[in-house]
Order: sequence, then C-alpha cells, then structure tokens
Amino acid sequence: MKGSKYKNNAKNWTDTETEAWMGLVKAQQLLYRKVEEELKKKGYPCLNWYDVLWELDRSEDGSLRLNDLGKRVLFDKYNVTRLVQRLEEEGLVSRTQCPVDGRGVFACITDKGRKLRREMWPIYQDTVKKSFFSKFNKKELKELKNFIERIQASGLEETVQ
Amino acid sequence: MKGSKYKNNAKNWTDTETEAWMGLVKAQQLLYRKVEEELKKKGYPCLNWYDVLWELDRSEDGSLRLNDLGKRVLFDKYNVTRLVQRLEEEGLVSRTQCPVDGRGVFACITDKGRKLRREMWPIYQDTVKKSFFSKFNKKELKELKNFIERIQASGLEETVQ
DNA sequence: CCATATTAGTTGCACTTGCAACTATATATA
DNA sequence: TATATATAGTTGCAAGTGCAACTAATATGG
Repeated sequence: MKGSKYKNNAKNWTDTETEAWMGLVKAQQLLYRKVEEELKKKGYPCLNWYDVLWELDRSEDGSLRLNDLGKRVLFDKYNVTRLVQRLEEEGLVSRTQCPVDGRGVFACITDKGRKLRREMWPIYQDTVKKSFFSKFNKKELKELKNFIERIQASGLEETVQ
Repeated sequence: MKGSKYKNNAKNWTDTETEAWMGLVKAQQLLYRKVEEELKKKGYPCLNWYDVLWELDRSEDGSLRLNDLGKRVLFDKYNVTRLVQRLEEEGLVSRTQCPVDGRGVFACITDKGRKLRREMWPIYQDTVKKSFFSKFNKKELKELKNFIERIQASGLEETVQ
C-alpha cells in the first residue's frame, strides 16, 4: 500500500488540484450553456424546467411534494413555489393539496408536461453526448462514474435550505 | 471481450452515461452552493465576484478588457458590464478606457480587490478540498485532470455571445 | 391538552439576469 | 474615401432569484 502519502488535508492544495477544479467547473458551465443554447434555438424552455419535469416524470405517480422536488433539483423552496407556478400556467404541471399533511402541496406532471420532456430529451442528450461523452472511451466512462459515485456517497448531499 | 456493444454514437446513450452526467452536474451544483454558503456565512461576496477578481489578479498587470474577462468567467457581455460596475462601486476594481481601441474598456483590480480575493481563497479552497478532493487519491486526481484536459482541448470553448 | 418549536409553503421587495435594441468605434469592401 | 459590416460595450424592460418576514399546519414536551 502506498499508504500515507495519499493524504489530503486542506493545507496543501496542489496546482493539479486547483486546475482540476477550475477546469471541471468551467467545462461544466460551458456544457450547461451549450445545452441551454440548443434548447432555446429550437424553442424549448431551459434546463431548470427540464429538470423539474424529469424528476416528476420519473417519480412514482408523476407527482412529488414541492419540498422533495426542491431537494432533487437543488432549488430553494421559494424558487420551487414560483417555478411550479410558472409550469402550471403553461399546463405542464398541476398542483394539489396533500390529503394527509395540510401544509403539503403536490406538483403533478401532466401529459403535456411529459410530452414536452420527451421532446427536449434528445436535444439535451445529443449535446452532452457530442460535447462530452464522445471524448471518453468505455473504460474512462466507468472511471468517471466511479468518481461521481464517490462524491455522491460522501454526504455532499445535505445542504439546501 | 463483450465487444461491439461498447459503442458511443449519439443514438445509444446508456444509463451509465446518463447517470454519470446527471451525477456530475448535481455533485458540482451542490459543491458550488456549499462554497457560496460558506462565503456568505463569513460575510464575503459570492463566487461570481471571486472569479472576476481571480481572473484579474492572475492576469498580466491586473487588468483585462471586459470582453476578455467575460470570456474567461463565462459571462455574457451585458453581465460583465454590470458586474464590473458593481465591483467598481465597492472599490474592488477600476475602469479605464483602452488607449488603442476607442470601444475598449479595461477593468483593473485594486489593492482592495486583491486583498479581498486573498481572504476569500482559503474559504473556497477548504470547502472544495473537504467536500471534493479529499475523496480522491493522487492517481485519481491525475485521471480527473486528464479528463478535464480532454474536454477542454476539444473545442467546447467557443460559445459565449 | 396547551404552549412552543418545527416544517411546508408563500409573498414583498430588492437585486440580478436575459433579451433586444442601441451607440460608438473599428474593420472590410468597393 | 465612402459604405457596409462587425465588434465592444451599454441600457431599458421584463423575468428570475435571494432574503427575510409571513401564514398555516404539524410535531414535541410539559
């Protein structure tokens, strides 16, 4: 075991690490922009909307409490309220009271919402694929996925108001 | 070898890839939030400001044309105008006309600006370090950096209005 | 069962961002 | 050199976001 040299306390952040971080942030911001650009170009709404629709679409019965939804898409609660409101105005989502918790509100995706998400997906997908995944081979993709799982597994997830 | 199923054209995006992407986005958003939270908690401005100060601080003589600056921090030009304006109001940056190009404007970091950036850095660093880099060993970090270089090298960089 | 604390969600206000139109300078073309 | 085109930066307006204060309902602890 190469053991103790694999330490990483906050005091010595190497150039490699700094660059890795900066690079990662920038790369992702670029890609995010690119996806949004493509969506907009074709007259579709932005990724926020997509994410919400996606979380609802994949959920048990197409609905989630605003609270849960917010945690999944990493939105603050007041923004969830407002985003869901906008989605409702477009008929992509409907809102209902929670029967067991008087405070609760469900957002439920409509057929129109599901349809829109389905249409947006290939644009999203192709862009990410072309600009990102096509750079990696299978082995690297697996490595990448490992990274990600490690990050996720390590309790970065609390946060959110 | 499981062979030919390991293809990567835009038509078949595997679950692995999808999850990798989603995971990466979320992980980074979480981390980004966390850094902002820490900064705010200690009374510092948000990462946008940091990024601008950082780009100026590291640049030749502490100044950049708004245009260049915008490209580096991935801000649209109208947002650069306004962000620099706010920074100027706080005395963190000064603006000067470009002598050779009548359209051009330089943003130049002040001592106060440099000082602020220096103070913000350890907070930023510690947070990323704790939540992110501590999950990887040296070898993985190098791999990660390779990924990033590949992405960057591959022309994701145009974009920006 | 009452008082208190917590949680879900909403809202007003100030600030930030996106879009499109605009000014002014620089570059290219004829 | 006159004309068209492109580039740098700014600005008005509409929309989105952050913060703090708020309402209403639930959970907790005596």
